[in-house]
Amino acid sequence: MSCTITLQQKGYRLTPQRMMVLDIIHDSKGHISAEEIHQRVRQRYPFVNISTVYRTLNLLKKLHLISETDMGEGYVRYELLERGRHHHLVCRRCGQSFAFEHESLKPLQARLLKEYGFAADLDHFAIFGLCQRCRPAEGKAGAREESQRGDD
Amino acid sequence: MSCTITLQQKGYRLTPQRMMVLDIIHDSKGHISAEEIHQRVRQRYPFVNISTVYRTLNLLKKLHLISETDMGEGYVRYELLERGRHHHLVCRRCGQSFAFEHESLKPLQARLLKEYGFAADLDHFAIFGLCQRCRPAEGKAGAREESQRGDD
DNA sequence: GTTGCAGTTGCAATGAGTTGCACAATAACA
DNA sequence: TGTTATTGTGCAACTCATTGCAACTGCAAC
Ligand SMILES: [Mn+2]
Ligand SMILES: [Mn+2]
Ligand SMILES: [Zn+2]
Ligand SMILES: [Zn+2]
Repeated sequence: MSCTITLQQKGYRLTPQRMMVLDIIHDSKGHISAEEIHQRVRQRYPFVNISTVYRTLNLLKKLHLISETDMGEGYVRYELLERGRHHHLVCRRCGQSFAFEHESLKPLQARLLKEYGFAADLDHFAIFGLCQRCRPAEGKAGAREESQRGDD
Repeated sequence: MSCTITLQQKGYRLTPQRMMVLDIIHDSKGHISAEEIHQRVRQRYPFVNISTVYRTLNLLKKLHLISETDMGEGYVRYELLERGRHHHLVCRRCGQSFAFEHESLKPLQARLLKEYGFAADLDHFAIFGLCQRCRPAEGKAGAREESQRGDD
């Protein structure tokens, strides 16, 4: 896989721990949490520490091989970037998540570059808001009554 | 101030703790951290707990009276929303932050609404990337050598 | 080979933020 | 006013993630 090559080319060691983390991210279909990665790594080799998993994830993130995204669950999720650029819309009411193409962010990216000379890292966004179904409901409700999830 | 009225109108109590937190956010000029708020609250009344500060901030956030933003410092910062909508570009290399007008995000907001029926909460974004000055530097460097901040 | 050294790991401690729970404060109602 | 229901707070325990440090690894120079 291309990640391992990139890692070595940049002068980082391809340790067993890093290989295991990479394998598991590759095998996982969608977004995966650090805890899930750690558990699967430990099935193969039980002595790998969670801090090593986090350090590996931070390294892969720095190299833009994976994305780190807060989907509003209280912990972050990771995903391979080589699997096509896309982003997500997360409904703050029902919690559902909808993917959308990177295409929709390209005009913004171009504008930030042109107006401010800023090259934005638009790897994998999670944009919060109200989905089509929840939008009418929220407008009506007096915000206090009938709150779906146990907030505040 | 309008925040206190909103709070009461929505049926929330205007407790001394909440008033102190609101006061401090109003008095602070830019973005402020929970820890800073807590310290200033304690100068007035030393028995307020940090969890009450966090709970108040989460409430104000839910009501869209303040924004909560990760500016890449390892903790989040809060800012009054009534002080004009804007966002920030944060350079991942030099750490500098540049404000930009909400105007630049409006086309995206419109597009998400039109294409996906999704009403995005674009309260106060921090978009990471490379600023004008750092952009040339990053392209050249082999990523490993001469890394400014003590990463990985 | 063995010495030197940068890179990496495990472990324990720490930091930021949240949560369960008992109690306090306030509102609602008689 | 007294009684009860609701909301909010303090505290301690907890979760997710990061960090300092000592020990270990792989590699190159001597
Ligand atoms: Mn995704
Ligand atoms: Mn701001
Ligand atoms: Zn929804
Ligand atoms: Zn910069």
